[in-house]
Amino acid sequence: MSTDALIARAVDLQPPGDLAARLATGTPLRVKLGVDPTAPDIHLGHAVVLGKLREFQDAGHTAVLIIGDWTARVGDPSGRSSTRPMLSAEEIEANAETYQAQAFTILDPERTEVRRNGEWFAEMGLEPLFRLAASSTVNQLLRRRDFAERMGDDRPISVLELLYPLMQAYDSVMLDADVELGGTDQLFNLMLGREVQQAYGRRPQVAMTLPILPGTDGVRRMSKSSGNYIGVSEPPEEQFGKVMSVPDAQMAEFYALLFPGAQGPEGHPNDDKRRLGRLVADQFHGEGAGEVAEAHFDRLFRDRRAPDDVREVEVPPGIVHIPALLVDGLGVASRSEARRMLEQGGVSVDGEVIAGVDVDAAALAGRVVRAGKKRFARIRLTD
RNA sequence: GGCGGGAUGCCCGAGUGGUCAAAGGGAGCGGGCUGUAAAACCGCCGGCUCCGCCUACGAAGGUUCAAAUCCUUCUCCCGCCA
Repeated sequence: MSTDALIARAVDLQPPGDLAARLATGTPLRVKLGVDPTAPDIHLGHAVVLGKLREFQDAGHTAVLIIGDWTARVGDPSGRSSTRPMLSAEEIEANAETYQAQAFTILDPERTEVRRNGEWFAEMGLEPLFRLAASSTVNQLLRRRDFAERMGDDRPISVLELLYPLMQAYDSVMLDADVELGGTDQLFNLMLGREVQQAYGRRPQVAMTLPILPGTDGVRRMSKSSGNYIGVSEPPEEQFGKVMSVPDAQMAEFYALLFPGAQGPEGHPNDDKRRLGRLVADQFHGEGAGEVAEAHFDRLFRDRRAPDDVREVEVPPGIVHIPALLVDGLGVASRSEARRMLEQGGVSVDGEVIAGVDVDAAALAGRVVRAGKKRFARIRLTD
């Protein structure tokens, strides 16, 4: 793969030209990407940078995926306006397991070096910590925008948070990274890695940042906590549906960041979106998953019909209390919520809106009850 | 250690004795529209055996016919100073 291709989409590349020089030597580079297992899923936002790592991998370089099990305990303050809570070791461990598995939907497991920074942080004593702490200054750390803003507003910055960028930088020392990838919000951390590497007598890494993918709302960055993400391990139907809900204006961006090799938006936004939805489903669930997901989508939302794999709910003969049925059988949050749906015409039986609270079970037998847009259940009478 | 500020529904945030299940905004949900895009629209938005009842405004207790609002104690958070 050419140098040009490898630096495609990069927003920052520091120092300029350094990567090309290293590539020219023909020696495989150690390319580092760190992910903190702070949330239980990897989503398309991660996929952008994982995809870049895959490119390096395919070009014969060593992909080093570092699971930040210890940095996750601190919590990256990048872009944060307030201190985030520390996660427990158990939560982190559980997340780390799934992260690795999900990362391999993009990376080639055979050629990936997976490391955890607990390898060196778990046993780290004060002396090495002193050395690390001595490699930078508070003044420098506070120059970072989110810290600077908080200083200005008298909002708290914990000492622990201050430690985070240093820990990430130390990872680069331990891994002897030639290149570190990250989102544009990581520039400071990546650059600090260079300084710290230098303090340890290592050759400073190249810092490469990639654009941040917006979420399904098209506004905020994609993240689990914003609830605007598309997870790589979500069912294909879910992925397709979520892609369809992304604002038109973001299509070009999604194509460019997620499928740089594919044809970009070219026609009606609806068609472009469908194609993107298929690409996503195919990528994570195998060829053909996209078409199935699209058919499912059309059936449900375009044709407003029940999916063919509706689950069954058993109901004894007699009077059926609909709110109870919706809660127990269709997953509606509460009976009050169910009553509201009923009052507002959100409940139907075989497509016919019903409003009654109590209904004879015989009238429901074998039919499909629908609550809202996406909750269905076929009713079966028990004897 | 001293001084001060604050804890309200999923989130932000009004509310200083009754008309408060608690303004407003956001999120969310239902409907309509549609290309489940966006925007605008109508309705809902604590729970329940739902024209009524129950539980709620950090916790516990108290005053009162009546408290998110007053008093007491407690817990937690935050800022400034040391």
